[in-house]
Amino acid sequence: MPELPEVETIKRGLSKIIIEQELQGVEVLCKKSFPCAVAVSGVVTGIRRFGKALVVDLDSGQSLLIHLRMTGQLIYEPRATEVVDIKNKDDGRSEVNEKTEAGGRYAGGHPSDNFVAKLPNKQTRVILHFADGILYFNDQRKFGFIKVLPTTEVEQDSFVRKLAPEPWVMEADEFYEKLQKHKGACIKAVILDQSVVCGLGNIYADEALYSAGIHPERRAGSLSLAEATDLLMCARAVMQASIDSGGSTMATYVKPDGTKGDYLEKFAQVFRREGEVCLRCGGEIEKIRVAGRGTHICPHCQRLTSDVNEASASLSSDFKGLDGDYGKDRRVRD
DNA sequence: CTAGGATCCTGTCAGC
DNA sequence: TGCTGACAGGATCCTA
Repeated sequence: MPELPEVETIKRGLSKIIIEQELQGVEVLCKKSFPCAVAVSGVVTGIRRFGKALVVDLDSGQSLLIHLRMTGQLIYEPRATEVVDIKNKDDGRSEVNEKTEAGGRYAGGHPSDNFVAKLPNKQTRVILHFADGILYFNDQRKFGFIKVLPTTEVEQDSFVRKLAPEPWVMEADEFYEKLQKHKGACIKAVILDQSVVCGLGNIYADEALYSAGIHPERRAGSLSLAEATDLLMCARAVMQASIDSGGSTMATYVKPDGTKGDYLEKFAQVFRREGEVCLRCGGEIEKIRVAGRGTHICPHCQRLTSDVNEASASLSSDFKGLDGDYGKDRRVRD
């Protein structure tokens, strides 16, 4: 869910749809989800991403800072009239359908039936009315929010300010040094800290640690520079693979045959695979609790000792083959 | 200062 | 079937 790859996917999808559209009004159904009592309007000039948060900039000088947290979703529905009109084009193709997915809707975030359900519904917290369509902010647990800020103050926001560089931008030396600052904490807790490295959530933390062959309960300070470097590269690889596959958007949630799918099944090696077979060694994936979070490991490939065993070494080289551009400084953020 | 637990909120699922 | 408790992919606040 709303981890960095999903948010990046939403950014790319929504950019094609709402940039240059006018935001005409906002309906707030849950005040907690939209705590700023100010009028907001204007034409969308751009969408930026800061870690897992999205910023929608308006030509009025206002910006919407959107964080989906655990269960947030953004679902865009074009106005019905527009779909009908455009479908009457000569070639019979819908311009909206070219820009969006599955019948004109574009949805991303926490995968659920809301992607295809009638909207608004009881999980709809905020409705953003655009000139050509409606953007629904749905959020089951109300942890997410949309804040209104002056565009000039976005980077001063307390959340944005604390964010560390993303794995693509961070140098291995810097990452290693940051681990030393939290040397007594579990490595998993440390890489989930957005002020250490930005963008990893529970899924990609588990996947990156597995692909690097590092046990999540290892103390951060016990990792060698080589291990820290490998972990950083694995984090890049699993997140890039997810971005390339579209994260948790409606396209991945609703399969071509119409059945619903879990986007995790496309790439997860350990996450939510407890009891299943490790794709690397054939052992059994286990679920444990680390830093208060459900954590998935292969106890054979991820040892608590700092020995670099053959299993972990060959494991990460497999992932290098998967992506193959570790060395590039691929920035997701513009 | 650090590390880890509690917490916000709603829904789902397993177990009884 | 209905109840209860555990748990859920984030981030922050509080406590030791």
